Amino acid sequence: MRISELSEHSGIPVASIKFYIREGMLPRGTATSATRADYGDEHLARLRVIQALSDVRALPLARVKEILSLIDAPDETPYATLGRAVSALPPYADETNTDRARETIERLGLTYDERFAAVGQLEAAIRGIEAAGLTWDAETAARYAGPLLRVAAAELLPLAELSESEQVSYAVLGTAMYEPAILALRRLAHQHLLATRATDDDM
Amino acid sequence: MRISELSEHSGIPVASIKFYIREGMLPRGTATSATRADYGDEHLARLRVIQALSDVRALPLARVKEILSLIDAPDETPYATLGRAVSALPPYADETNTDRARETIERLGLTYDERFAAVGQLEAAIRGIEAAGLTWDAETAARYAGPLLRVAAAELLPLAELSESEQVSYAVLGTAMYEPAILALRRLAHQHLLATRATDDDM
DNA sequence: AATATAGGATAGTGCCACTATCCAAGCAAG
DNA sequence: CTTGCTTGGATAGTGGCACTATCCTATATT
Repeated sequence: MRISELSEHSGIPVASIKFYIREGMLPRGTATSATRADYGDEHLARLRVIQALSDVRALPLARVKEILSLIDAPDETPYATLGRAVSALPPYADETNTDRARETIERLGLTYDERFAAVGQLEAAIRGIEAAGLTWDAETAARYAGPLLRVAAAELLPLAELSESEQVSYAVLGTAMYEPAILALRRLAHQHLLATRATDDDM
Repeated sequence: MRISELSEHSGIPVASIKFYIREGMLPRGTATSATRADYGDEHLARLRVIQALSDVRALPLARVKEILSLIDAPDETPYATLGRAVSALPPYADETNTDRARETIERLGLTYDERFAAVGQLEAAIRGIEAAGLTWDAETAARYAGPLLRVAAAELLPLAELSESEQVSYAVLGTAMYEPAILALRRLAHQHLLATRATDDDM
C-alpha cells in the first residue's frame, strides 16, 4: 500500500499521516525506492488505534504517544505497564497530598500504592466533586466501589486465555477504550430510571 | 468582595476572572461605583464549579458554559435537563447511525430514545472499542450493564430528599463530576486485583 | 493634589494539532 | 527519451482555544 492508498483506506489525510510518522506514532513504511514506500495492514490498524484514542477518548497526542509506546515496549510486569497506561488518562492530576484518596481506598479494603497514578486521579476527582458542592463520604464511595469491583473482576477473567503480550495490549487499550462505554451506560441507566419512574409517579 | 479579593480567595488571576465574566460564565459583580464592584460567595462557588469542570473534567469552556446555563435555567423536566447536560460531556459524537448502540440498549432492556445524547456516545464508544481491536458483544455489554444499573439506582435514591431545583443541579453536576471518581475506582480495582493475584499465583 | 488601584476594553501570546507549500526524485504515457 | 504528474519527505504556516498583558479612564486613598 502506498501512502495515498493508506490515506484512502483510513480516511486520514496524507499530510496527517506524514505528521504521525514525524511524531513517531506510526512507523515509516518500508522504502521500495527513493520515492515509494510500502505500508501494510499493521499501519492501518495503528492508525485506527490513534483515531480511537484521539477522537473517541479525546486524548492529547502526547498521551496517545505514551500509550502506543507502552504497547510497543511494555514494562516488566503487567502491573507496572497498567500503571503507566493509567497515568496517560485523564484526570491529569499531580496531587502531592493524596490523603482523601488514601482514606477512601483503605476504607474500601483496596491496595494503596501511592506510585499508582489512579490514586492521584481519585484525589483530584474527590476534590472536584467537593469543589462543585457535591458530597464524597464513606457511604458515597461504598455505593460505587461494590459494583465497580465486580466489573473489574469480570473484565480480568477473559484475559487469562490470552498470551502475555496480548494481555498487555488488551489491558492498556481496554482500560482506555471501555471507559467511554461505561460512562455512556451509566448515563443511559439514569435516563432509563428517570423515564420509567416518570410514568410511575410523575417525578 | 472586590475582584482582587475574589482572585485571592479563589486562586484564579484577575485577568481570568474578567475573561469568565466577558464569556458570560460568571455574573458581573454589583457595581458600587464606576470603578468598584462587589462580589459575593456565589461568585466564589461559581468559580469553583468552573474550575472543577474545566480542570478535573478537562471540559472545553464552551461545554462548561452549556452546563452552567443548564443549572441557571433548567429545561422543563429533569429528564430533558439531564439529556442536555449529557450532551455537553465527552465523547462528543454526532453519529448519524446508532444501530450498534440501539442493539445493545434494547438487548439490555433499557429505554431507547434516539434524541438522548448518550445513545450517540455509546455508539461512538463501541466504534472506538472495535477500531482499537477490542470486542463489544452482548456478553461484554451485560458484564457492564448489571453493576452500572445498580450504581445508577443507588445514585438516584438520595435525590428524593432534595427540592426540585436542587435535584437539577445535583443531577447535572453529579453526572459530570462523579465520573472521574468512578473511573479512578475501576482503575484501582484492576490494580488491586492484579496485585493480590500476583502474590497468589505469580500472574 | 498626588498617587495607587479598580474595572473594563482590546490586542497579544503560547500551545496544540494539524495543513499547505516546496522540492527533488521517480513513474507512466506518448 | 522526454514531458508532465505523483510521491515521499522536509519546512513553514494556520486556526482554534484559553488565557494574559497592556492601556485607559475613573475613582479611592493619603
